[in-house]
Amino acid sequence: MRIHENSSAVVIENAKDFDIHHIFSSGQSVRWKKQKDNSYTCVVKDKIINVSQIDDTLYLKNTNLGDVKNFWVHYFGLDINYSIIKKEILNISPNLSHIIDFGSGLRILNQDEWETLINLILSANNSMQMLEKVVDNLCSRYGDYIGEYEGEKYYSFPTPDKLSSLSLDELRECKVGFRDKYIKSTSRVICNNDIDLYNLNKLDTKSCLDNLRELSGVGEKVADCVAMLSMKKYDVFAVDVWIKRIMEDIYFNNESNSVKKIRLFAVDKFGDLSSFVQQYLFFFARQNKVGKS
DNA sequence: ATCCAGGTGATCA
DNA sequence: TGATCACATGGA
Repeated sequence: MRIHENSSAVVIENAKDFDIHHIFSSGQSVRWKKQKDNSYTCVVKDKIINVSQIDDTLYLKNTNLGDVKNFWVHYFGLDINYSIIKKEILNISPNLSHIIDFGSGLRILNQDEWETLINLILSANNSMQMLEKVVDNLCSRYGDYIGEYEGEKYYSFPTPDKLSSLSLDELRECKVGFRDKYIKSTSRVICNNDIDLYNLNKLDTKSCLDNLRELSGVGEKVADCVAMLSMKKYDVFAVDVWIKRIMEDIYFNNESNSVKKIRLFAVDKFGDLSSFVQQYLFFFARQNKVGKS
């Protein structure tokens, strides 16, 4: 992997096991917006960034060499060797080869804890397209205006302070639905620092998950996803409707099993690779509508 | 019209 | 512990 800068972009060459179309349609984030030219634009923290890809070469626009090396490489998970991860997964379960090939360019991003937490609370019993709209509503109404890029206005994700100051009605107007009270309660707790969200990554996985589950609107699945997507806890295996279906299909001869049992089975089987396996499975299951007619 | 969407919390046995 | 239900909202 080689990084350099030209007149219009920072260029990352030889980015293996990396496909922006896989990554940004994998449900990890609903904030990356696909552009007419097949690039993607997003606000991360308070920066607007645009990414495009040709073969193994990435082009990062509206940034600079220093930020790429200090931040974006890590954000995109480019500091992890996925060819080793894939190999180890296949050693454990060779029958996953077509699943891994299908989502071969997937990576787990390193996203902000707070934004990830609220996104996942909002995802409960919700559709991805609704989630995207709700998050857009929150950002454009209650985030900070960051600037304009290619004719679009971009906003940051609202702070804990901001969200906790909103009334339930104001939240409902953003179409959060019955999750209004979850958002209100959780943002209060984070504001008060009753749970030190930005230091949970320092705890072991179990304590980390236990802390997250204290929060309103955070159950087993949401806690797993937050830990995996923003705290580098990869020995967790989040089971949602898609994962349940495809796991039963692959490992349980299509017999119905409890979410708890599937989760334990996977973590026991895949250990520190659990979250990577989960990403490949989810991507495959959803793209191919596994278990649906 | 009815069901479902990257579930959670409350209630009851 | 384990099963059942309500919960906003909008698309299919």
